[in-house]
Amino acid sequence: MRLSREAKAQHHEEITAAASKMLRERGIERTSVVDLMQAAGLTHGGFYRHFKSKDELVASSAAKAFEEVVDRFETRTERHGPKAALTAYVLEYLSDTHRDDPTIGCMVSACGAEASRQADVVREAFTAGIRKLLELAEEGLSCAVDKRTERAIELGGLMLGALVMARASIDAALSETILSDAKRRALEIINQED
Amino acid sequence: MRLSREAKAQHHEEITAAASKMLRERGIERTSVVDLMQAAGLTHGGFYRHFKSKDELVASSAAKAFEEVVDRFETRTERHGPKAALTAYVLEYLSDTHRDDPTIGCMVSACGAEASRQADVVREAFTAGIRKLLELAEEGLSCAVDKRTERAIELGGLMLGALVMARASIDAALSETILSDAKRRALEIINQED
DNA sequence: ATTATCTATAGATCTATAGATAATGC
DNA sequence: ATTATCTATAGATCTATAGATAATGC
Repeated sequence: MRLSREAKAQHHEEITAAASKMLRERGIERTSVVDLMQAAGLTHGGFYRHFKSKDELVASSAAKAFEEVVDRFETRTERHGPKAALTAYVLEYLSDTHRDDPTIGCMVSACGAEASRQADVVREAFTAGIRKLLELAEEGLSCAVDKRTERAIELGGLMLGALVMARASIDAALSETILSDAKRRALEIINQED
Repeated sequence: MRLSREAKAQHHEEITAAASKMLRERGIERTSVVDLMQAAGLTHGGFYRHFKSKDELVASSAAKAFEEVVDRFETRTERHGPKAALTAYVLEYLSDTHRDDPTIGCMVSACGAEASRQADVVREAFTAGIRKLLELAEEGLSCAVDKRTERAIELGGLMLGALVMARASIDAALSETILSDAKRRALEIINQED
């Protein structure tokens, strides 16, 4: 049943891709190795030839989840410039679609609190992802350079917090108010010049 | 081994109190009935005379966790007024202490993303808690009445998002920057008059 | 008689490993 | 010979229930 290196590499990628989705959908604790491997079309026994432990998987597929989001952001930056890319990211981030389907969205909003209780290797992946996204946000802001870090934290914090509240709220009207008010304010922050 | 109604009521409260701490420390999925009952000084078999299921426990102890926070807030409002109470809440919320010890802190920052994946009864408890805290924040704001809802969402979102990022970040400098920048901006929001 | 708690356990998970199988790659 | 995957399972959980025990409260 041995497969070629190529086939193994492809399986490795499929496992990571499935994990990056499943983690955002179910959270870290509710993602099991058995379910994950089944989603990738494999049996669970083979998992440990690909990853040393579940922690290692979570770390590397969290990194992949961040990478996907960052890639979309950077592609838009190249095409439309940093400000348009940031604006598009905000609109997408605080949309009903992102609230209702986290699978291709922000890893921090889906697993941020869980991540802070995980092994260091997982927290390192989240730290790198957060830092990178804050940097991308900085580039799209209209304010003075020396205020960018602070402003990016304000924007990122608002977006993340609003999305977490909107997802936790079972009341549709409250959830909608949170998203739309946060969206209006987030767009103001991007355009704020002082 | 039967105890009096009083004794049962006290045990009920002790279980809920232990759960409200343990949930914020470990998260929902990693809080087990066995560990919880042990923390309350009881064996796990008796749990189901107090709660129909783990979901019921999570809902009612989440409600208790919110209540504790709300009580502290309201006590300060009575003593020092709504603005001073909100200012104190922000400073406490974005402190190193709250970041490093979630056990008596904000339930949403500890379990918000998990809550959105839980049973409706749990989401209802979170929704009520979020709504109540947003209302309390509104009362402490300096802005015009018709802007309060929007402003409270901005403030609450920023606080929550910044705390989640600060907790996930293993890099102490980044974590500190996030907290202090968010704190500065949050205080500005409270005092903003337009 | 009722019931709050206890001990014990059912049944369903979960992560991780062992050993068999069969194809790759030296 | 090595190794990617498979089947099977160890050992440790977890939620929930069953039945025993003993004190309450009618």
